[in-house]
Amino acid sequence: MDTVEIRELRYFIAVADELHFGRAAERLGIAQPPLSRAIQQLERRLGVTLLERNRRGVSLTGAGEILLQEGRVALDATAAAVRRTRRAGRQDGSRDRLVLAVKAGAFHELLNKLLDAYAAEPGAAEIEVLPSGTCEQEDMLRDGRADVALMHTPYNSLTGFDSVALMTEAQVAILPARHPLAERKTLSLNDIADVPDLPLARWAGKDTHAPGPGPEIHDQTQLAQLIALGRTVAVFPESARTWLWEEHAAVPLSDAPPVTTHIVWPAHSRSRVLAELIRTASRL
Amino acid sequence: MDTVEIRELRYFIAVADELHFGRAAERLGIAQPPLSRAIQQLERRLGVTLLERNRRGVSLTGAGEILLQEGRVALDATAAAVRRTRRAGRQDGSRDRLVLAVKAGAFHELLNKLLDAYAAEPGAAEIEVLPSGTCEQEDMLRDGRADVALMHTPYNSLTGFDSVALMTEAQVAILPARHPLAERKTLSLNDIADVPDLPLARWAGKDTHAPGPGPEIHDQTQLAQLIALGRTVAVFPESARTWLWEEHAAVPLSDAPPVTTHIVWPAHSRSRVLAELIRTASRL
DNA sequence: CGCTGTGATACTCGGTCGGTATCACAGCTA
DNA sequence: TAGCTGTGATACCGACCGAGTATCACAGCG
Repeated sequence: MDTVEIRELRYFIAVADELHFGRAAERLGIAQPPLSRAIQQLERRLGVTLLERNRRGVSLTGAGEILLQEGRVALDATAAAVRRTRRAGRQDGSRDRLVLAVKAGAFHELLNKLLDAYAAEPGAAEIEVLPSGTCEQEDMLRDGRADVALMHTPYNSLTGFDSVALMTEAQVAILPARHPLAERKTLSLNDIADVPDLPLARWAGKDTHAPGPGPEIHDQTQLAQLIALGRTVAVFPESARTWLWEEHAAVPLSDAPPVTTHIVWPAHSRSRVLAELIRTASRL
Repeated sequence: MDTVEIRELRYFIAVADELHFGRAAERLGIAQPPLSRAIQQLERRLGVTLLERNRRGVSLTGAGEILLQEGRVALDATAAAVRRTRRAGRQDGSRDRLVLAVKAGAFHELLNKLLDAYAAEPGAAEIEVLPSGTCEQEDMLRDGRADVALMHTPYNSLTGFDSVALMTEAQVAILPARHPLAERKTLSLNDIADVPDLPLARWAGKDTHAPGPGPEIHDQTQLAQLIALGRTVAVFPESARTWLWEEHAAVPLSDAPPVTTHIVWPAHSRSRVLAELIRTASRL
């Protein structure tokens, strides 16, 4: 009577997302009436009205907002429990395995050093490197798809995780080698902000849906190509120089904030394997 | 098929705690057979063996250890979702309310300043101060009994939460005024560690079950009384001077680590009320 | 060799989940 | 204003699942 089942949270979150019972039911793969009843029962159980049913759609009450927020956390936590348990069970007996989430294409050098150094440790576990989309590492840690991640501040937020800073580097502008600005010794963010023929690329993703003029890109190779074609410019940490093409030029940015790379893990983790990886990383 | 219900996690955690189906069932208020079946079904669903049934009790497999750890997190998260939603629903319409967990008896001065300053803010919400046992604040934040807490490092661990440091202070030894050591201008931890007639008190709680010689205490008044009676000595932040009795003496400790007071909240919190309280606190 | 204590199994019953059909109601439109 | 449309709620039913009781299978022990 004083708890709630995951199924109910899943249902509520679907309705809260869609603000429409029919669509939510479809998304959940059930019919609409059972969904209506489940939400009613949830409200009865909590003793709280979660949704305002205005005869034209649905809206969240204050309590509903809270449950949406907190329920998401709970849902992620159970998904993580399931994933990590399955993973631990699969290779029971054999070596441990840790999933390391890394922004696809980034961290080349650091990652190589880290993996080499760790593999040299006695009793090292297997590290599975999982390339992730932009900013997706946070979700992956939260829902158990990954156990540990490499992240960049200030691009990623580290809230809710434990972390150790590994290195800090300045940022550079990466632009087409033939572009006039590529001749400059240094640039400022303003210099590259408003160049008409080089609109800043926008990462496709949930962060900013700001409809800027620049092309929408999904991964780094795509970006590299667009830069090489003289279509856009991008801001990256210095270590991005390792993957530059002939047609690229990197110019230091005088006023871009420095980027710090962190190794990040869920705060409640307690595994020996993870602890050793972190120790190795912080000694690099 | 790829998720798990809270009920199953509750059941598994009970068994993993007790390592005994009968006792676990009793604790859960159900009969033993349904519990056995529920665990079997959970194992089937996860495709993983969680428990090793040796005909004399039960032991956890590696995967079981993981599920115990991660499941606890998930359980806390759903309990928190339920508590916070109920709380938000109760006073719907009236003013918001925030529950602030505070170690019982501590933080007198700071707390007064904070509550006064916050109450003076326009549109201030109601702050319910919830006195908690030693080190219990962390659990309270995790399972939703509280929304925000005041904690002392290094006594409390801040892992998994966001926090802002508010003040740092040195520590003092609090001892009976009539005791010879009370005459000293300063003391070191060694000085008070092995005094035969003043065994260090041990806080009753989960942290250390180390069977020391000192009395086991549950709250601060109890401790104050024991010190006044000349039976024990304790180490406290300087601000503890506010509640000293006539019979107490406070002597600075030269080598005790300084204590920092933080305001701490769950990393995913996003409420306006909380943000304002934090802002007020960090400006004190 | 039986007793004790363990967890698993067999079987039954009741609640609940999910489905289909239908209702009640608001807003629109002809 | 009558009817259509789209919304969520209700009625009813079947199937499954969770919980209970009774019992089994087995190891350890006197």
